[in-house]
Amino acid sequence: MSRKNKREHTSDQLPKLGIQPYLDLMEKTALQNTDRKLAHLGLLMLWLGDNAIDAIDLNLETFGITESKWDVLLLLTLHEDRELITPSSLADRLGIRRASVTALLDWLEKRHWIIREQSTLDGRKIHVKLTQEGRELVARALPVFWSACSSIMSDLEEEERMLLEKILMKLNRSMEEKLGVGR
Amino acid sequence: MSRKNKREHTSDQLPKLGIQPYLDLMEKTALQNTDRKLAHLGLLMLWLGDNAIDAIDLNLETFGITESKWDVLLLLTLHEDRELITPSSLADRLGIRRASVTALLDWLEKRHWIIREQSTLDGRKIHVKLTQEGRELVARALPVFWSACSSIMSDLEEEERMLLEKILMKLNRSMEEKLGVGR
DNA sequence: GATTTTAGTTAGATAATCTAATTATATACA
DNA sequence: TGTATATAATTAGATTATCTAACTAAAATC
Repeated sequence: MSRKNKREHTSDQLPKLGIQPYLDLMEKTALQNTDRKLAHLGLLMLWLGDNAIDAIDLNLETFGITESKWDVLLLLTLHEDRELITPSSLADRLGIRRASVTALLDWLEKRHWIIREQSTLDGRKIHVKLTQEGRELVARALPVFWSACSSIMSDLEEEERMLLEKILMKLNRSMEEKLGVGR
Repeated sequence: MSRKNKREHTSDQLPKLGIQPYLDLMEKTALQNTDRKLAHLGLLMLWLGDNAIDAIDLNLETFGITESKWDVLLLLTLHEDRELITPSSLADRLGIRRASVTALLDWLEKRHWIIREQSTLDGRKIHVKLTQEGRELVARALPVFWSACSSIMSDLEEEERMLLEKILMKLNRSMEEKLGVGR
């Protein structure tokens, strides 16, 4: 009767450990000058980020698009009528190579959500634009996207939200500086 | 002299918009019942999560491994000597298919960081274990991993840390429930 | 006008995932 | 005891998202 682990002969599921074993491991293996509290927070942030991305992906799936494609569509939407959008500028902003953008655009163009137009001023450049169909897709996806964003964060008390907002904005700023990226 | 946008003829970089245009777009396109404040937080969390993952990946690169492989190695480390680890149980815990685990394990085995041993009790099952070399790799990577985790979160005041810890743990719990996953 | 730079694409590779089919073993049932 | 079913792992073949290196065309430099 002293058996705690019923699973032993019935299934090989790994038990959920929770965070404690991670913290124990950290205690044993982190450098002396690593701040444990901060590392703990960073680990949580990593997990949470993973989960947040999964949750959003799940919602975008409904529209047959992935996060990468959504990023492109969002950039096109936000910069539409403001500046000329080229594959290079997308690559730059997305932090990926031009060749990778070519692949994304091929995919989006095949589905008639974007078009490429050669620049008349500079024959090397391509203007990337949303089509009407593309605009409609974005219009359908946006409400779902926002609601998915908000559902990640539900369950927070009013006070927690205010604090979190301040902290997240600060973190985001410092992280962008470190990585040299930005939105 | 009234030109504000010097870029116009010199480069096609997309300007960094910051968060405001996103919030404006949200105002126009979110459903009525979507809580704007929460969606704003969710968006920040998404960005931050992306950046956090990039930062960690950058550090793991030094060791020639990616996040997926690191996840496997960490699970093997934490469950070593506690329970039998099979490809199935890894798939289950990682939230991916058994076939995907086979591919990850093939890669790790080729580099002699893990071995596969057939179970004597149940011929269908495989025990996955770290090799000595694998354990050494993990031992080298762990200090870097923790310090990367902590560096994501540096710049926070003492008070902010305490608040954030509480909030992140709560969010993580509720998110895991929603997605039905866990560590 | 020749050289260099820039923009975009192509070709070919790797990584991480998937589904469906296959193989071997174990379990259930009749 | 056999046959049918279920489970574990792998294989085969595909897709997506990346990359680097090489290439083409156009523009800029000198």
